[in-house]
Amino acid sequence: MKNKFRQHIEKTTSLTDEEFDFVFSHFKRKQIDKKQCIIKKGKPVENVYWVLKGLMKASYLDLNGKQHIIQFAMEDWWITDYQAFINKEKATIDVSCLETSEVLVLSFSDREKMCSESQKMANFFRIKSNASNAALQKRVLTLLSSNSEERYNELLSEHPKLLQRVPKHLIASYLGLSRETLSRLSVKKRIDVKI
Amino acid sequence: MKNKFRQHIEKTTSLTDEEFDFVFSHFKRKQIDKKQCIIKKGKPVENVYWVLKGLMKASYLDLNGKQHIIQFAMEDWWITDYQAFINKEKATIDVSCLETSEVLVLSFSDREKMCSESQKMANFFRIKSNASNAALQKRVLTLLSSNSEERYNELLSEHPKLLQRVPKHLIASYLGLSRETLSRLSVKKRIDVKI
DNA sequence: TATAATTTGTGATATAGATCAATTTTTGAC
DNA sequence: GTCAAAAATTGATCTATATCACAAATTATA
Repeated sequence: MKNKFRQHIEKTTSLTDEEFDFVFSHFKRKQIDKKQCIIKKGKPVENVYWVLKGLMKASYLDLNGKQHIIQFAMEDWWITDYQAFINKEKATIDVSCLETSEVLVLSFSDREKMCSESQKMANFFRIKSNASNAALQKRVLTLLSSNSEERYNELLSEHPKLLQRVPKHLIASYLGLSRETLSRLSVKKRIDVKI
Repeated sequence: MKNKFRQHIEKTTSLTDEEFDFVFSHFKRKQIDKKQCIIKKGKPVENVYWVLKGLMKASYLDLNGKQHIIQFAMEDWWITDYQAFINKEKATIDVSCLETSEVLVLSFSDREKMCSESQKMANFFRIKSNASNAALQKRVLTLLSSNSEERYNELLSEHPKLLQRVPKHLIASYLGLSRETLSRLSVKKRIDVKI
């Protein structure tokens, strides 16, 4: 496990054994049951989570009681309510578990401490954040410029695994369309393939 | 001008005079004419820009020739094609000037150099990037959960200046709706206010 | 393994917002 | 100040996708 996490970090920044031990000492390992909530709307957001195993979702419940999916997180992904985490505000979204998961937990203060003591880790998080920015910008663009079928196909080709692991109504919610529309798209896809 | 930029940096990270001079030495000042393009689709993206004065837009032209606005940048904002800038890829979007502008230009290599030599600046860019992430996540959420009127009102209350400086069809494009719909919304607003 | 709960599929209908087309207003260039 | 270009408005349609209602299938649980 330690090794898997090290690989994740070293994809971006190479570390000596001592450096990695220093980094790793800031994390706590945690098991989270299916359906369990690790971030609750209105509560403080102490931590950011790295998913070692399992699947989580970040979601927002709007005034009409409709759920919107901001983000999924599978193995190797980070998840939290960034807005709240960074600004020490109360959560505006929920983060919960879709499959029983194992995560590494990092608190805000430990993260800041790590970044101020380690140039490399400051860079690691900067680069991660930059990448996340690029991805979010792309998502905005997709929401602005693509119709439901295009959005579905994009997700299908970029994260086919996700479509298998996540209930379809949550996928629909992530793509910004109704479950009925998504259902019709996936049926259409199956027929398209047969012909 | 130098002072205005220093204030911008020091909102996030305080610097000594020497530190600031070191930082500032990496930037070049540049004047950009209205309608001029500083990033062109298909071309390399060398720089990130900080707007000292003026107004710029980042936009994407889709396959049907429809323009989508990814970002505006007024005074004090940063702008570039992040995806391309970070990954040294060719631009997928255009960045151009809506008003004659003055910007500070920072190249990728100077930015990396600065970050590796200055812990503080690495932190500055990390924090900026985090904030941008939170904002983008909020925009995604708005696109997922709000109708045209709600999106218009949100922009109106958060960036009233923008509505005055930018042609409405570009605002429409930023919000993901047609110029006709936006026009009807603003008319409605005016009537709503009168009553 | 039975029963409940969750998820998915499908037809009928409604609607927000797009598109089309024409006009008016504003802005910019000479 | 005049003329051309760009932007905004307005009405009449059209359409993609939401919503509603119910049925079928799958998955979890007692």
